Amino acid sequence: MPELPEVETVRRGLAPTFVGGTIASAEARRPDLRFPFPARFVARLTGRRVADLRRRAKYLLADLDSGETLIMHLGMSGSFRVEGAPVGEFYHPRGQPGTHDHVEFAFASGVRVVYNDPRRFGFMDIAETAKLEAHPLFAGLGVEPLGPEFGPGALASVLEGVRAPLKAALLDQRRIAGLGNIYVCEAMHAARLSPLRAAGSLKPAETRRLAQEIRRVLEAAIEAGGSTLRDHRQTDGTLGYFQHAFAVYDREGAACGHCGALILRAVQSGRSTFYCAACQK
DNA sequence: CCGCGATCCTGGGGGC
DNA sequence: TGCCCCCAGGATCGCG
Repeated sequence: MPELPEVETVRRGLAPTFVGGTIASAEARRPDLRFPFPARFVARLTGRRVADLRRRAKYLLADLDSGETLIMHLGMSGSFRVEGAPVGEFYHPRGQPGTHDHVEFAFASGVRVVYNDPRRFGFMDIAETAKLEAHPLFAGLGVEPLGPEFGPGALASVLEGVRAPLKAALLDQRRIAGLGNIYVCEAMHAARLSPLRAAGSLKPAETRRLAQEIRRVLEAAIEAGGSTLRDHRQTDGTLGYFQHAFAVYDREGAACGHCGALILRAVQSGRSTFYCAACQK
């Protein structure tokens, strides 16, 4: 579920609690999510002050004052919610843990942050902050599409010579990191490029268009609080609303807003691709 | 290098 | 109501 815009939305929602906050206690209610929690997970978090909350691709990174970083990935169905934000002297009462509330952080401020993940494709890890870039999760990650280094040149270089379909290349986190099924479909439609095209066949003008539309679509989605299909919530529980702005995703059979032809659904690498065959060339 | 299918999970929706 | 099958925003792995 969460692609870059959803993760960024979550980061912004958590930042006021995390940044500068101290984790008074932490609880993992099961031994694993997708992977086992790292050794001494709770002990390494307890009492730590959070210096910064960053995002890299679809990962959230909480830098701790211990020199370590808490790495969090939401998988397909992970979400965070913030509870008990202090209002004057009154803190919201602590409720019973809900179904799939797997992790909880209690901050010294009295605010609690709960991680919920029905499918448990998400995971958490802790690693040395200074060595994060060498961590196996990050070593092979591609360019950050909202970063300063991303543009037509960077896009051209990661697509050059690639015979795989454009759709597959854009989903490959080793080339561009952070795009998922929704925003790849939306960006290709906005750039009028067929998902079936060989990735390496784009002409310079097409690469420029695609780079521009990737950035534009992601920024618009962040502005809208992400897309809520089922699970995604902002940390205060409100829904994202970028799904109302989808041009093609999950709109099979509807009319293309650009040319009026019917939007098609195809399957590529086992995943749905939504596109307009009439105007995406 | 490449595409594909299976895999890790739970839950929602549609068809019957 | 209920059951069964298919599908889902991610990501990795092994296969041919």
